[in-house]
Amino acid sequence: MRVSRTQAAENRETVINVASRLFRERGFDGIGLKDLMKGAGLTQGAFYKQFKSKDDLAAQASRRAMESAAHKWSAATAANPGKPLDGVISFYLSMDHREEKMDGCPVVALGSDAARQGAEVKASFEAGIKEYLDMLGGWVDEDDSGNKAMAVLSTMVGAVMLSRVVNNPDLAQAFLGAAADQVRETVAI
Amino acid sequence: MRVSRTQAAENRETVINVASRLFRERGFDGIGLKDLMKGAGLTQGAFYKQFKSKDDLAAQASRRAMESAAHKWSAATAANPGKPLDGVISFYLSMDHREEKMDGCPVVALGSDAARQGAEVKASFEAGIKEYLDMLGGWVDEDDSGNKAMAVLSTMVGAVMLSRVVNNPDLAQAFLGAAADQVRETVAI
DNA sequence: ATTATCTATAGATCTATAGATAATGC
DNA sequence: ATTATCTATAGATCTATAGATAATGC
Repeated sequence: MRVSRTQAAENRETVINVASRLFRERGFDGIGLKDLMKGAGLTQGAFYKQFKSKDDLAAQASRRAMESAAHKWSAATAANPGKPLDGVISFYLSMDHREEKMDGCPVVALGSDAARQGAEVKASFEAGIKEYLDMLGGWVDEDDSGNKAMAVLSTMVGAVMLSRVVNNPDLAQAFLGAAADQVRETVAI
Repeated sequence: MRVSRTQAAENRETVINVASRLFRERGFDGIGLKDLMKGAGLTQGAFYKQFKSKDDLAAQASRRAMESAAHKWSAATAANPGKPLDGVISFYLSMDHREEKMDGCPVVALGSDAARQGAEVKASFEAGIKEYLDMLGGWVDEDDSGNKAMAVLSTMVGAVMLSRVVNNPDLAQAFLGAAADQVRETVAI
């Protein structure tokens, strides 16, 4: 039953990866440890040798989710070297992103939940948000790039959030489109 | 034990009002029917004569929360007749709002949760969001007021959301301030 | 000898229902 | 007679722990 240290470390990573997706899809309270561990091919009993508590996993999974999201941003940039922001806009402010909670931006998928969590979870989000801001700040050609980056990120996060809480797909699309226009204007100024 | 019809109707309203606050504070999954009913001065057994299910209450409470939030916007406008948006900005994009989940904007407090709920909850949010947009559209002096209103609302929602998921109060304040500047620019154009 | 994982379970909590009670409304 | 609320409970689920097992690591 016991596995090697490297296998145990791999198992831990798998649990964190699975949790980073399932939490985004169902919320921190929307999935139990039993199903989380099953998603990683393990049983619930193995959980507490790897993590201190469910809150502990929430912090680890949030960090992992934000790292994965930031990585997606830089990948989108690399695909569009001249206009880095366009690559990000085209996937972030899309209907696909609206429908893909599990792999989408953690701030949108879990922001309301994260606001009720402890400092560790928030620290994970804060670290990821700073990565977002660093990238955005580099793409804004202006002196006030820090504030512009924050405004742009707010617009993007808010638009996807709003697109998800309305039923009407046309309204959802309108939020994404209006945000894209706004962001392009802000960055190009 | 039985109460009059008007008393029963009042009780129902109280439950909805209490739920609209407690859901915002703790999330739909973060509070049980027992505690919700206790907050209204009733016991859990009385719940199912008033509501079909917890999801049903979630839809009613979401509608009530959005109505209350829209009312707050128009009250803030009335206090600042010349510049309606300034009144809204000064409370919406404030640190007080960041810290007041229970009475704050439902989109920020419950948006991530609402995205996982059924069509009834989303319909409640959609109705409230349209009220927001109607007000904002009236304050934008431009032809493209519909799109501008959506961009402004996205920025405001996103900024408060982001301000809540970071630990650092200075960063939180910076998001709110950057959003306020952005919104003022967009509306004044 | 240590330990990662397993099965099993404690104890709390959750939604929803059942049946009793006592006041309303006809 | 009807019914809004109460107490009580069913049945499921949740987090966390206990003890057994079997493989690793010294």
